[in-house]
Amino acid sequence: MPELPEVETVRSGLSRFLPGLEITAVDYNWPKSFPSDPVDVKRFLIGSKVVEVKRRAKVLLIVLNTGYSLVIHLKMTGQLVFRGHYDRFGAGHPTDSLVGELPDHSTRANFTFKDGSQLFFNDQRKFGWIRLISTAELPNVDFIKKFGPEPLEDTFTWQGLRERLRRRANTSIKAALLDQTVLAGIGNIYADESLWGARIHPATTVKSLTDIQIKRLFRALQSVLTLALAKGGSTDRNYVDAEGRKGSYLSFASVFRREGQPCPRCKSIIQKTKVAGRGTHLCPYCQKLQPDK
DNA sequence: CACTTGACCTGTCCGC
DNA sequence: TGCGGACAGGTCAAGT
Repeated sequence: MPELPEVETVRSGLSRFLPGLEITAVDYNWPKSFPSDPVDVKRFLIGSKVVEVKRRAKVLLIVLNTGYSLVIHLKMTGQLVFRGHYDRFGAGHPTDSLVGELPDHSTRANFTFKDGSQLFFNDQRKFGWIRLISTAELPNVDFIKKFGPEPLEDTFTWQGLRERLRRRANTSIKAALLDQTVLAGIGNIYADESLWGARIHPATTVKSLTDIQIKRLFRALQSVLTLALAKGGSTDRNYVDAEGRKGSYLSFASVFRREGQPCPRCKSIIQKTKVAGRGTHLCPYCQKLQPDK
């Protein structure tokens, strides 16, 4: 579930706490979550300090002062929760934290810092991962190189979206939006919400979209992602921010997880179907399926 | 190459 | 109450 707004919320939280902290211990109990090949990551990390925390698409980058970065993908159920001297950071221990005592049964890795604070990587379903990669090599790493543009950057335009979509002309617009090489950071929640905003049926073939529809989709993507960022992302089950708190976007969602409820625009009943192999929410009146072009 | 499907996992929910 | 199966959704490998 962590998509662009969730990962960005975690990033901004971590960037308040981590820079300057020195790693004194590293533990992990699920090797696939933290592949230690080709280096002994524990030995490699101890003594290094955090410089900054960045994000690209749904990937977090914790840049260290050793020339290496911790590259983290939360996949569906990953969490990164910081526990430490909240008074020093002026945060106060959140009373609305979803997460209890740490580590818990879903903790796959944790990092201890010199001042006693800790960063926990929790991941119920074990799909997420942490890798140690040379910071200078990051731009050349295959999966990072292939990411499409960041939808909230100023340089991204509706014509840019149209150009990126050309590579997936014969698939559904929903599958294209979920393709990280087309556009970075969109997942199931914001794909459904944006397509509702643009009044486009998710199964519409990309090549049959008009320029007007692509413009509407571009604006919908930006407004949906911006609102989601402002609300700290979406918490359906697992997602929490760096302090263990939920995001509240879903109470503003128009269609996602709202099957059986009235469409906010036309009051038709929201339906749930399957498109591109994913659960898909739509309004059958606002989002009529148009014939292929 | 373009596109779709299945696998990776665990926890929850639904029907019998 | 127990149990099997479907489902949840990000990504990649494998298949068409």
